[in-house]
Amino acid sequence: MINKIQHSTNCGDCNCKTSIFKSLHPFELELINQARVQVNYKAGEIIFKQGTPSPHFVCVTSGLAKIYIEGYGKNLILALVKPVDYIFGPGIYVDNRHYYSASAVEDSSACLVDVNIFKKLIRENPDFADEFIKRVSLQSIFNFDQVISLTQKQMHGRIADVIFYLAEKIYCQNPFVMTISRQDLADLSGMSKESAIRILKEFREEGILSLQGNTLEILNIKQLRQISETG
Amino acid sequence: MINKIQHSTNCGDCNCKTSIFKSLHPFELELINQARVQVNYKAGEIIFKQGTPSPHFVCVTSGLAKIYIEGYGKNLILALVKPVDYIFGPGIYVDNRHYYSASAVEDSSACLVDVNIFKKLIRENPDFADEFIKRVSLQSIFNFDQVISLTQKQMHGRIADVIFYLAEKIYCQNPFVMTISRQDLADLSGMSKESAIRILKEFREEGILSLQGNTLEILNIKQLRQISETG
DNA sequence: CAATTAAATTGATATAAAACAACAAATGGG
DNA sequence: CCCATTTGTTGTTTTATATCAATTTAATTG
Repeated sequence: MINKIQHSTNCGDCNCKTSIFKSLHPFELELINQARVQVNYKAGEIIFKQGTPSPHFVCVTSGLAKIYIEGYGKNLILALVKPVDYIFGPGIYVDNRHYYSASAVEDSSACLVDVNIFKKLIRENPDFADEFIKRVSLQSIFNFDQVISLTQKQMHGRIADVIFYLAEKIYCQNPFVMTISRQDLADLSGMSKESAIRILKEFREEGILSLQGNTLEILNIKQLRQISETG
Repeated sequence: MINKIQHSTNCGDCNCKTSIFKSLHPFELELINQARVQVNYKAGEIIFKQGTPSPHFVCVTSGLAKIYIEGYGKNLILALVKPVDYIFGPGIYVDNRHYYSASAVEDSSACLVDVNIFKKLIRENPDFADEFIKRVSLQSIFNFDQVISLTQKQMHGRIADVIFYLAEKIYCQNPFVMTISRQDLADLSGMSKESAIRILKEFREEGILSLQGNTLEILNIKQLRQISETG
C-alpha cells in the first residue's frame, strides 16, 4: 500500500504550486524539505484533533481533507483542503494547541513539518512573513463570508453557497463528483443532514442541478447565483 | 468641543497598554507617534465603511467602537473595540479594502496611522511581526468561538455568551452600564431585536440578572454559564 | 418645554428548520 | 456473496425564531 501514490521527492517541485512558498529561497525550501515527514491517511482517518498539541503544520499533498470545529453535538466544517495546500491553525502562535480538528475525506497524504522551522522562516524572511500574513488574511475574509452566509441566509442560500464553493474552489469543474458525504454537506452549511438532502432534491426537481449518484452538475448557474444572493 | 478629552500626547505613554506595541523599540514607537492623526467621533458616527479603501489602521483611544459586517439586510457585529485597542482588518494585506465597517458606539476618539508604517515595522522587527501574528491568531480563535455560538446555540445560549463578553471583555465589571443598544445586542448575537429583548426579560424574571435602565448585573453567574454551555 | 423622532417593549401570528421515525440503498468485512 | 453497518432518503411532527403590529418609553431638537 505504501508508495502507491506518486509524490514529488522534494518541496522545491511540490510546493511551488502553493503561492506562500514562492517567496522562499531554495535553501529555505530545502530546510523544510529536510524536516518534512510524509504520512498517508485513509478516508475518514483523523489527522489531528481539536485541543491536542500542534507540533507541526500539515501540507496536504494528495486526496482531500476537511478542517472542522467540534461544537455542541455537531461539527462545523471550516474548509476543505486539497493538494497542494496547507493547514496552519491559529493556535501555533498562541498556545500550540489545535482549535479545530482535521480528517481525511478521501484517501490522502500529507507532509508534516515542524512549526518551529516555519516560525523561524517567518522571522528571517520578511517576504515570506508578508505572504503568510496575506494568507491568513484571505482565510479571515473567507471566514467572514462564511459566517454571514451561515447566520443571515436561509437554507437554500447556504446550500447554493456550498455548491459554488465545491464547484469553484474545491473540485474546480462543473460536473464534479462529490466525494464528501451528505453529513459533510450539512456540516459545511450549518444545517441538519435531512435538510441538506431535501434542498438538494428541490434543486434537482427545479432543474437547477442534476445529481446522479454523487456526480453533481450545476445546470442553471444564474438561478443558483440568484438563490445564493437572495438568501 | 475639541480637546475636551484628555489624551496622551505620544504613543509611548498611550499604547503601552496594548501588548502588541511592547515589542517595538522607542524609536519605532516614535515613528508611529509622528505619523498619527487623532480624530474624534460622536456616538453613531461611522469610522470607516466596508468596501472602502483602507489607508490606515485605527487605534481607539477613548469611548467604544463596534466593527460589523453589513450583511443581507442586517448587520453582524464582530467585536466591540475599547481603548486602547486597534482595528486592523484583513484587507490590508490583500487589496487594501475594508471587509467590515466600524462606527462609534459611544463618543470616541481614535488615532489613525498609515498602514505602510505598520507593514514596514512588521518586516523590520520580527518580534513585532510575531506579536502581530499572535494577535491575528487570537482574533481568529475568538471568531471560531463566535461562529460556533452563532450557528450551534439557540438564542438563550447566544445571549448568555454576549452578556459574558460584555461583562468580562468589554466593560470589565459586573454591574455594568450597557452603552450599546438592543439592536447592537441583537447584532452581536445574530437574532432579531425583539428576540434579544424577550430573552433579557426572561433572564430578569428568572433572577439570573437585574436590568434597570441600562445597568445590567449578572446575579446568577453559574446559571448563566450553564445556559451558555447547554446551548 | 412641547413636539417629533427614535428606541424599547410586548403580544399575536407565521414559518423555517430541527427532531423524530421509518425505511432504502450502498458499502465493507468475514 | 451475504450479513451488518453505515449512509442516504422521505414523510410527519414539533419547535425555535422571525415577522408583523401596536404601544410605551426615552431621547432629540426647534
